[in-house]
Amino acid sequence: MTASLEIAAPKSLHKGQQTRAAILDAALGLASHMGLEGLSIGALAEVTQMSKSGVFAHFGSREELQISVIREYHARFEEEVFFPAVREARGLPRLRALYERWIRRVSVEVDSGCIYISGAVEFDDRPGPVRDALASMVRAWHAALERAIGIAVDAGHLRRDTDPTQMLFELHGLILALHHDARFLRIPGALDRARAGFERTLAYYSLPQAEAAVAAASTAAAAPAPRKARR
Amino acid sequence: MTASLEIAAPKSLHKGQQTRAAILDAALGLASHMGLEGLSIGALAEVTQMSKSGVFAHFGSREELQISVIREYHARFEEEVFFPAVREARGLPRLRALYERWIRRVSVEVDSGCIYISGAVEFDDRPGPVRDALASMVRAWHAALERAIGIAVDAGHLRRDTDPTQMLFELHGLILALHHDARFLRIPGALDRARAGFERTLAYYSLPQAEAAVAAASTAAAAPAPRKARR
DNA sequence: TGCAGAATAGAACGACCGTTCGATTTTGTG
DNA sequence: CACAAAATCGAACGGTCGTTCTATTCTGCA
Repeated sequence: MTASLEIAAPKSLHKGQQTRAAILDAALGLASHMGLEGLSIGALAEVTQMSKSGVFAHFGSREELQISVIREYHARFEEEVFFPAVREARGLPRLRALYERWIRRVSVEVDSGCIYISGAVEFDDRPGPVRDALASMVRAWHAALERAIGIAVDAGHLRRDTDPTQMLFELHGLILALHHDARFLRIPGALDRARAGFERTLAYYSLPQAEAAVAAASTAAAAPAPRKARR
Repeated sequence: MTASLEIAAPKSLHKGQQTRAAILDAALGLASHMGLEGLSIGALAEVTQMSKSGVFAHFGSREELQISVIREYHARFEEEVFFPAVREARGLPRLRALYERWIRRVSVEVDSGCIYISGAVEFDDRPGPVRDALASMVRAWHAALERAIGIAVDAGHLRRDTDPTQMLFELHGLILALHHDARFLRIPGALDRARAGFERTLAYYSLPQAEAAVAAASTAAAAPAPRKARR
């Protein structure tokens, strides 16, 4: 009762900043379930045990609240996925760490449907500052990943002719498929499918170049060509 | 002015069914832009130049309207993607046709963000009949694709040890990445990326089994192993 | 042609939304 | 301790939503 065994909110934060952080935390949980569009100030007030106007005052508009949520999500994403992974050795180990942490974040974490993913769908057709904020952060994350792929190529861990943008496209697809199957269809094995897809993609992009070219040519012809041994 | 050069609505349909179809058509366009949750009866009334209650009477509830939209979307999807493609020769040609029509549907078609994709995100966390309808139709489509992959394996167009479910997972990922990059990020080359990803996936799954195993092993070890020529 | 029944309109409802504003409480500090 | 400033509340507003009900118009068939 006497000693300060509180949650230890930094002394330097004034009351306002503290509650703002608490609201934002609740907002993140709410938005990851209902989407950024489903996030309402009324519901947020109920969760935080405050009045609507009390909540509102911290952000000035719903739009600003949404953007704040996006920024907060981005910060946590960096903290959980990017920063730890980028400490791994350059090349394949780092790429592996990035991907593994990414899929864990998307699937395992209880609270969180990925706001990047749901936001992308919600703001498909809705220009404005919210969409801009979302897009810029998604782009930043993709750029970071693409850089990691490029480094792996330079390090000789992947085929020289690897197109990092293309490989990123494919890895991102695996993440999206994981999110879809695990969260919407509730398919249990989705996480392992995402891992297997990663390994398979990696296998291809580290194939000796000659063999890969042959393989590509064999399908590009679109011909059945059933059971001929090749080369 | 005299001759009946109308849009030629089938005579057998009573007036009610005709307007219902017109409403549904407008609803589909609206839902593909705003999402199933963004679909409002008021907006629909405005587009169709009817009263809210007039629109409402045709469906009885918003939920029923949403389900009707899903069913209509499913029917069109079958008509545009599935039925034409399934007439192609069994195996690889059919699989190619299915995939090509799928990506065209997702990206090129002006009106339509894919309701399967946006709906999956919107109803992640929202149990009920709408989600059930959506999920059952997505599952049906995926099952059809998986069947097509299985046939391609049996026909000897793909490696014998191909796991159709896994391959479907990966192809679906490419579609989702296409939707994301083209519709949200507005990246121009996304369609070609999806095609390239398809070819690359096909290339892998039609690789002679021995080489594929070697390639998989070479990455599974997670070792750098930079420039060794490999068997 | 007339008439039952279907189709549509119009107004009203309660609920929730984001937002505004003035009053009140709480906070940090001189 | 006092007092200015910051934080929070409570009530109200205009708006949109899905839905209901009653009245009116239209349609197709005897």
